[in-house]
Amino acid sequence: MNYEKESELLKALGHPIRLRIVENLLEDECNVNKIVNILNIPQSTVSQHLGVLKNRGIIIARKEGVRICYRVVEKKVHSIIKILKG
Amino acid sequence: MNYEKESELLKALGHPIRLRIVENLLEDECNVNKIVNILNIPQSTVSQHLGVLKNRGIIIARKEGVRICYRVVEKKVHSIIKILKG
DNA sequence: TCGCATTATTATATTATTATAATAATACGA
DNA sequence: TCGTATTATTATAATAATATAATAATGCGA
Repeated sequence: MNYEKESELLKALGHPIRLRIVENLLEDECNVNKIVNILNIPQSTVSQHLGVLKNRGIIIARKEGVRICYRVVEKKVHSIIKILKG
Repeated sequence: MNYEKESELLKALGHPIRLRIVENLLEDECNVNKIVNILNIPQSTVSQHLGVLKNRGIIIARKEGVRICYRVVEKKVHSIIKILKG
């Protein structure tokens, strides 16, 4: 196991807001504003957390006009969330 | 899902040293000094990381004379490590 | 009881994370 | 082109995590 790499993955997921974001994106890829409304937290906060997830390669962005659509691409994430749900 | 609780679990595992400690403990429960020797890092550093894992309920301690033996008790950990190994 | 081996705790400095307000950048419609 | 909606970035302050040296606590054997 690459301990540095894998621990970075867990660390990126290891925040309640990011966990909620990822769970939502797994169900349905969606844009930033939708996430802002669902979680009801400041837009810049959501944007920064999305940045963390993107930097770790957990999600990728796709432009859709004025919106930006995010999607989970890290394969391991789905399994990890499933385990957390028990 | 309890986002606070589950993200704490991931955060506790989200460190290269703690990932190595946990992986070792899953194979074979063992005492602090053994871990110190395997990882080759200062004893106090290992002890502090063990403290983090213990506080999150990931491992528990058992006294064996002068030694203290640690063991993984959090059920989800084994599955998570398995996923990380791919 | 003394010394040693084992482990935990404390103190401290450094670095990283976090939240959020303010601002900037972008693309679209009127 | 102007205004608006959407998103990212920057700045900043507060908090948390980290490494490690120094010290303390504990239990065992001689």
